[in-house]
Amino acid sequence: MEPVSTEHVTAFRRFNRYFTRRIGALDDHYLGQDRPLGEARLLFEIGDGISLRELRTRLGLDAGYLSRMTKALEAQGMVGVRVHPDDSRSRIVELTPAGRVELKEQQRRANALVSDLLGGLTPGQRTDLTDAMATTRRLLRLAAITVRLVDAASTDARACLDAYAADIDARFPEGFDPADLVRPEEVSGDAGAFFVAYEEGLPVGCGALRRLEPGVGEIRHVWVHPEARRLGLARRLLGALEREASARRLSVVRLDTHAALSEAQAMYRACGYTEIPRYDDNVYASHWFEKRLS
Amino acid sequence: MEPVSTEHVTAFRRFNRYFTRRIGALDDHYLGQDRPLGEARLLFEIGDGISLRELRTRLGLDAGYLSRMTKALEAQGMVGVRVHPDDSRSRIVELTPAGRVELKEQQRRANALVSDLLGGLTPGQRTDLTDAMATTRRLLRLAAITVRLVDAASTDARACLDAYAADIDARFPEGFDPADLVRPEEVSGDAGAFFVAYEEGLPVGCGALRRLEPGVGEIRHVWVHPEARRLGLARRLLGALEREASARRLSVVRLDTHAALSEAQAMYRACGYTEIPRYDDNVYASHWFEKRLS
DNA sequence: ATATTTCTTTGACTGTAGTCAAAGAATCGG
DNA sequence: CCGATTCTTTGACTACAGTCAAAGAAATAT
Repeated sequence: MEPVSTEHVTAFRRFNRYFTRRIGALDDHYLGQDRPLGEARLLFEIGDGISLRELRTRLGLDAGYLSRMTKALEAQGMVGVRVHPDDSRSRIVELTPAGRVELKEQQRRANALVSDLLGGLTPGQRTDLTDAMATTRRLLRLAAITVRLVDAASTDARACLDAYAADIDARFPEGFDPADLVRPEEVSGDAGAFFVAYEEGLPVGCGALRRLEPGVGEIRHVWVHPEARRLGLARRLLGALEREASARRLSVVRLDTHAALSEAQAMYRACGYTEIPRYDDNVYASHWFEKRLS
Repeated sequence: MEPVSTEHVTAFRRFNRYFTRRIGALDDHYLGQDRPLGEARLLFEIGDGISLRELRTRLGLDAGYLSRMTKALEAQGMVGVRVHPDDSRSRIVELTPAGRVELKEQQRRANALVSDLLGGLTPGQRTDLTDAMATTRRLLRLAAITVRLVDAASTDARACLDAYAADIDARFPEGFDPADLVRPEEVSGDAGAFFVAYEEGLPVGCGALRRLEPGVGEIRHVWVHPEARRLGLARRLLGALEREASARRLSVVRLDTHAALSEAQAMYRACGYTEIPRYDDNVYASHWFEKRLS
C-alpha cells in the first residue's frame, strides 16, 4: 500500500471537523427537539415492524437500554410491540399511526432545514454539491470496506456464495446450478484462498482463488452485493486475489466469464486482463481472460 | 429563490446521515478514549494561550461548565491558568508541556486512524476524495453564510469597513485613506443600504449600495474576509445589493474599481456588468462598470 | 428430557453534558 | 465616585446515554 500523504490526511480531518461540528449537528438538533435523541433515532429506524434483536445489532445498543427506550415510546403511544410470530422469545416493534405521523413531521422538519440551507445556493451550485457529496460518500464507503481472507466454509463465505449463485441464476438465461460453485476445499489451504469484503461488519462481496496448474491460478466467483456496487469494490477484490496469487508464486491468473456479464468483462480488460482461448470446460463461460502478474 | 428540489434534499440528508454516523463518529471516539469528549475538545481548542471568554463564545459553552472543565484539566496538569494581563476579570488558559504532549499524541492517533482508512484507496482515489470533500465544504460554507441588511454604523459594519480599508491600503500602490469610505448616512434610510455577510455569527463580508442619481445606484465596498474567499460570497453579496437596488426602483447600478483588483473586474464582467466611461471623480478608480437591472 | 443458549426485561448503577442562579471581583461609563 | 456591566466561580440541579448483572421464558442442541 502506498503511504498516505499528509495533505490527504489533513484535508480529511479538516472536512471531518467542519462537517460534524457545523452541519451534522443540525440533524441531531432538530431530532432532539421533542424527545431524547436516542428515542428519536429509534423511531427513525423502526420502519414497519422490526425485531428488537435486529434493532439492537443495527444500532449497536445495549439490550436493557433498548428495552427501556422501547417501553418509553410505547407509553407515548408511538410504537406497538408484539411477539415474533416465529420465535416467541423475540419481539417485534412497529409504529402506531400516531408514531407514523410523528415520524413524518420529524422528516418534514428535517427537510425544511436542509431546504433552507440549500436555498442559499444557486441551482447549479446545488447540483455541484450533490455530486461532490455523492463522490465523497462513494469513496468513503469504499475506504471503510475491509477485505479479509476467510475460511470458504464459514457462514459469511457461504452467505456470499449463496447470494452470488442466486444472482447469476437470475441473470443467466440458462440459470445456474449452485452445485457448480467451488467446493470449500478447492479454495483453502494450499489449494486456494477465499476473500470476503465487509462493510460495517456485514459481508458485501467475495472472491475465490484456486490453483489451476503449477504457476497458474484461477479467479472465480467475484461478487459484490447489490448495495455495494459502483463503489469500485470488485477491483479491490481482484487486487487482493492477485496479491494472494503473487504471494503463492503463481505467475499467471486466469478467469472465465459469462456472455451476460458484459460490465465484468469491461472491468477485467480495464484491470489488465487479456482475452485468451478457452482453457476449461465451464458450461457457463463464453470469454476467457488471463493476466500475467509481475 | 428557486425552490429546492427533493432530490437535492434527499441526497444531502443521505450524506449527512452516513457521514455523521459512520465517519464523524470516529473523531469523537478516539478523542474520548482518555478523557471526556468535552475535555478533549477543549484541549484541542486551547492553542497557546486563549481567554476563557473566547473559548466560551467559540465553543458555545456555559460559563460554569467551562470553568469546571478547565479546573479538571488543570488538576490533571494539562493546562495552566493565569489572569489576563489587560483585564484581571478575565483569565487565560494555556497548555502545559504535559498538555502539549497529550495533544500531540491525540493528533497522532487521529492521523493514524485516517491514514488507515485512506490506505484502502488508491492514490488517485485519495485525490478524488480530497477534491470532492473540498468542493462539498466550500459549497456548504457558502450555503451556511447569511447576508443581512444592517446599519452601516453598527459594530459589524464598521469592522468590515475597517478591514476593507486596511486590505486595499495594502494592495493599492498609492495606499488608501479610510476617510474615503462611505459615511454611514450615505448608505442608510432612503440614501442607501449596507449588507453584512455572517458565517457562524461572525461578519465575513460586506457591500454598500447608495443612490447616485434618480434611477441610478452605486455599489461600493464589496469586501470578503480572507478566510471566506473563493467560496463565491462576493457574487452573493452582489446579488443581494442588486435585489435591493431593484426593490428601490433603481434601474441601473454602477461601480468603479481599482486597476490592482483584476479578479474583481473579472467577476463584475462575469456577473453581467459592462464597462462604461468614468462617471465619478474617485481617485482610486481606473475602471467603471454598469449593469441594467431587469 | 435436560442442559445450554438466545432474547428480553428489570434493577441498580455510573459518567457526561448541560442548565440556572447567586455571588465575588474587576472594569467601564457617566 | 457610583452604579451598571462583564467575567468567572461555585452550588445545586436535571436529563440523557450507557453499562452490568440477574433472572425468566422460549428455543435449540445433545
